[in-house]
Amino acid sequence: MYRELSDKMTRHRVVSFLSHLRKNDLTMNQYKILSLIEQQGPWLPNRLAEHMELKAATITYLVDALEQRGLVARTPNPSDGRSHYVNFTETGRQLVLDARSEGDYAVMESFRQMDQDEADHLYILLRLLGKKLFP
Amino acid sequence: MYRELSDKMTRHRVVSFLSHLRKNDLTMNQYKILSLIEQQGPWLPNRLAEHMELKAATITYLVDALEQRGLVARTPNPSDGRSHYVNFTETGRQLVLDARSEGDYAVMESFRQMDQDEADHLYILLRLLGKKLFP
DNA sequence: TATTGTTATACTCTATAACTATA
DNA sequence: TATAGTTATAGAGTATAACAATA
Repeated sequence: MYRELSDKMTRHRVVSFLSHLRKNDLTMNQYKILSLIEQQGPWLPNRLAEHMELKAATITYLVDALEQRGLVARTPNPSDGRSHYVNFTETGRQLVLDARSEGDYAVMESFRQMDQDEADHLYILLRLLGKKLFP
Repeated sequence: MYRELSDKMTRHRVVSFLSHLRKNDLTMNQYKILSLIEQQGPWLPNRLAEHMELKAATITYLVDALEQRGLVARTPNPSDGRSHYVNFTETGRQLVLDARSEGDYAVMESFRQMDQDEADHLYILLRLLGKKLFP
């Protein structure tokens, strides 16, 4: 049943996801903002900063970049005039859905930079995890 | 037998490895150079650039930083006067061995930035991997 | 003439500090 | 007075291009 999950398939998903990001000129954190909106709706910049462990000024920088390209929009926060919600546009929504369908960036991040030594350590860890998950 | 591998233990290794890097003021790629030397002996800058997928100028920058702190040294390449080998000093060797004993940076890289959605994807992937590794 | 590595320079992403507007 | 977000500025890490030395 799970035979089809070959290394080749995994690699293909990773590569096509990366090329999708590159093609659309999105950085990891830009993609992450779109992805968080897709998961949980509009976000306040401060919540994004907290969740992504970045400073508010950095969120401004990232949202500015996304906004200039028409991928997100800022809309007023009715209950606090100092802040605003960050939501994606239809274009932004389509882009993140396309990217997600092409791969998974957690997997990519995990495997992208592995060398042999790291892979060995991960293999050991997977064996240990496997024993826990499938005793 | 594997009961001891609790989340707590894993987290402890990761945290202590990170604080080791911070304490010694080493970036990931500086550590990686030391680690590669520990695995395979002295390296030529061009081979490092290839292997780490960085440009030669960036390797110069990284090696300069390590050299100024006495963690690596450049020694002539007898068979090509244009290049040199990058090897660690005894201090550098001790540092990478200490770091390795405190954690594993592949594991750290994999888990450090995960949010819930990413964790879900990884869980699914681990289930699939588990079926392959422990059928 | 081609290649290795360095230097000079610029760009991206992040942070800190000072500021504006609102609470 | 405190908080949310922006602006200005700086620093770390990367890349590109021009260069020197050697092959």
